[in-house]
Amino acid sequence: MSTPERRKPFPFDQFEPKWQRVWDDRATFHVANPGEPGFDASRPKFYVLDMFPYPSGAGLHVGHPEGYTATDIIGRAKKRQGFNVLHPMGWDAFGLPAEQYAIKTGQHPRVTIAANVAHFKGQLQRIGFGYDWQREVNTTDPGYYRWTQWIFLQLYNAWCNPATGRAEPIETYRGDDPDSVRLAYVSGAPVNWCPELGTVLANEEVIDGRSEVGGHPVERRSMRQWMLRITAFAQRLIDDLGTLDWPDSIKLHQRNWIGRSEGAEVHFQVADATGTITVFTTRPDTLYGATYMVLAPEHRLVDVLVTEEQATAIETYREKTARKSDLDRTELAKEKTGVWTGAFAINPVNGQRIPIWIADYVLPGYGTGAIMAVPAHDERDWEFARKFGLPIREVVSPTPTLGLGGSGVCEAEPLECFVGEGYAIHSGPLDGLPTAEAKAEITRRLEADGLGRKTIIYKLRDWLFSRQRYWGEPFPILWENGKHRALDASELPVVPPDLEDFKPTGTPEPPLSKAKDWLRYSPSASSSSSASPRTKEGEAEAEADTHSNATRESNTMPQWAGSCWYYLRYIDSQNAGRFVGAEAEKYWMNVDLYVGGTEHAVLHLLYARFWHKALFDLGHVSTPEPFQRLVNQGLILGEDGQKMSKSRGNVVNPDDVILEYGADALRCYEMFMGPLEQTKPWSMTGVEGIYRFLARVWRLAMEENQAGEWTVSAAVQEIETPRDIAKVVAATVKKVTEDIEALAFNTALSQMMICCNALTGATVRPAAAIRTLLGVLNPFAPHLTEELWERLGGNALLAGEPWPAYDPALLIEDEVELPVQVNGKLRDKIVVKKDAPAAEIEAAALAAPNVKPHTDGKTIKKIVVVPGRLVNIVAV
RNA sequence: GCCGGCGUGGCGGAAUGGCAGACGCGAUGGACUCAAAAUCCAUUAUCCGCAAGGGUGUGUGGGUUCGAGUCCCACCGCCGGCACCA
Repeated sequence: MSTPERRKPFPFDQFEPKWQRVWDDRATFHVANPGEPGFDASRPKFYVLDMFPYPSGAGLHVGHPEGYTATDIIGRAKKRQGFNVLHPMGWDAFGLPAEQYAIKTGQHPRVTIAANVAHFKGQLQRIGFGYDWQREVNTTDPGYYRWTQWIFLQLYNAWCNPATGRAEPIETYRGDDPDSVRLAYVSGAPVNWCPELGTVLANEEVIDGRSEVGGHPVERRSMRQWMLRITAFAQRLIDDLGTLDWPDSIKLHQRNWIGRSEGAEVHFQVADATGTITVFTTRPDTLYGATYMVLAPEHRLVDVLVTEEQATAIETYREKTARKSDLDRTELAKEKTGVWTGAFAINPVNGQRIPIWIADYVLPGYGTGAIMAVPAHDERDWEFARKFGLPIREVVSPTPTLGLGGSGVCEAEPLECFVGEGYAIHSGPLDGLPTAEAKAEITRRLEADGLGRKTIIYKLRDWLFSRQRYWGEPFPILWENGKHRALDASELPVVPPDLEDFKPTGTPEPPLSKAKDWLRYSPSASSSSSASPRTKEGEAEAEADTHSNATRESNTMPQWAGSCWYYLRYIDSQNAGRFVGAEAEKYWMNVDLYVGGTEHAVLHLLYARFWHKALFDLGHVSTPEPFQRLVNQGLILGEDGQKMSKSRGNVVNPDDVILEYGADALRCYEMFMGPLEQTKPWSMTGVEGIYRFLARVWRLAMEENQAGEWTVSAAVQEIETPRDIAKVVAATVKKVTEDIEALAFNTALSQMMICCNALTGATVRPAAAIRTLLGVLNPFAPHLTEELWERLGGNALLAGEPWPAYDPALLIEDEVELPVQVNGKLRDKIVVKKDAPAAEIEAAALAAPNVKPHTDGKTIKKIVVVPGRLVNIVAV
């Protein structure tokens, strides 16, 4: 049995779809570009951007509408405040999750994505978001990824000139191996291979040795892969964070990820042989304390150095290391392991012979893959030295006096490891110098003697940019005789073959390699729509002959490729001749406000900055950074305070909320829960609270007649607003306007509740006051306010009406109530004229009935009068 | 271990160094109703008190200040991130 339909306190189910249709039909939120009809150059621009969703099969969850409602409120308010507002939406639809969903459902990703996009779009439209749908983008449209491929070509055909620190066309490179400097290049270095996902992954996609998607183990493996030279931009990516209005936590995260370290390279001569080992250290001042060296097991010199006696032990250890996953290798609190190579090096500053070890606590990918070990002043080296009985030599003293006069002779071994800064001891010419000076001095000396130099290194690695999956952008690259070359821009887009079996092969061989016909490149067939002008029939044939052995790159781009530049495509989404029109780009960039989750801190948000900088250097965009202001919405937890998940059964589906309470209630509740950036739990009774508020607003203006029809209430009259109501309304306009600017939507709503409560209490309700309240409530509850606006006689859409103004004079009281404290404790309140002199206020305060008992028999030492705030009497 | 962030009623939360607990939820009482739902009104930090009023109170302990939830120091707890980065 189904329960009878419960009567709705206001007919949101009727008017919400109605207004959504009106906004759609009239393209209310479409905004024109410069040069287009309807463009108003007199208005300032505002570009407000959401992180576009991944159209997964699960549909929207309540986390999406949180950020989306915030930007929608800003966008709607700014539009009414006289801005040209760009507020677009689109679909990030390439990549692993889409492909996995397709595999699960047994349908082609193209089909599932189309269905999911339609589903998502319907859901977003039912929430009433004011997007400019004419600018909708989908990263899997050929008309979109054509330009993703084009940008890849720009990177391929560019290098970062060390002289200028800028990306430049590869033509300006004067060396003899351009392939060694391109921003997009091929590398055979070890990569993160995830057997379960059947693809390699970027460092940013690997967390604790497992894949970010799915949490599968990741191993290291040498494979030929495409890389993007993001490291060339490391310093600028750090420096320019200073110009951005981003949360400190995200800036810090990016800074730590890039991981700049200042120090020195030091060259150690190998004893009894030729060759040097270069180490990186941030503490060159401890060089005299280096008592052994450690190479990463993978270090290429290990084979050269190892002595016959140690060869077996070394080989065994190296094999063991190779078998370890990243997970095992970085495991917590693990005991140090290592093996001596049998070889020695010479400490360049004191000539000491120090043994060379290998150990897996030295990582091949950081610094030079080799360290000088200073056990007295480094925790790891300390631990290692203790375990293997290696000498420990103290060369830094925490206090300046302790070590003074210390000779170069090694003293007794210290009792504990000291990693802090102090004063050099047992360090020859450095003795007595504070750490900072000792660093500078030893570096100067090393440089003078050609034994080393000052160096800055970064943790950031180049971006592993290829994947062995089907559902991604193909590379605009051909292979010929073992060499790669770029396709011409005129041959884009490179459309992937329509594979029946698009599953990963489970081997490093990408699925696209199964498409034999597609792989074989023939220029005439490649460029369907936009064949280059010079390609005539005969020439095409000739070329086909020339390149008969050319094959296409069969890897695809990672899911981050499309999202690296989508904010640019929105600006000019239909442009068939350029990735974004220059004039439009100049007008709309930068993004004024970008709202999204923190999960992309060192993924999308770093990658997009990198691409943008490259495009900026090459003259394709006009600003060095894409996103001026970034705000992270907080996570919404389930009603039980736990993260929402299917297994916990605490997932809230926005569709259900809309069905029962309406879109306006969903929007307002998500904003009323608490500060936007905070993590907060869902509460269904909280939704009901907001729903009741919206019903009260409805009943301010409407009443139900005998027939059960809603008509404008008789209490609503076109009269002049009484002063007390006018005051509340003015205060509400002020607070809501300011709170929207500050993204403090929860307090804006509470002020509107206060305003509504004040109007509910009035027997006669001035129509003008209600209209003003509707005006400021509109961005939050657009359907309800639009409906009431019309019922109260509005002809045009409220969405296009100017933002309400208020008379500041109304907010200035003639008389003010001041709390009176005695020794900081509240005792009474007095009412005084707004601009009463201090003496008068003091007298009134002292005379207040509840003040007297607390001052009697005491000496008044001081009276603090804070005008308009309070009075504090200090009595002892 | 390191780096962030946060600790306020039964709950979500509010508070430019100036009346702690706005607003909402929940709860209690009342009105309306045959009754219920819905709605409206009132109360709602805590202790003493019939009341007026008073004591206590923003994780703990100190400090600065006429005045501290807010600023400073130390500690405790929770959440998030990073983690052998030389």
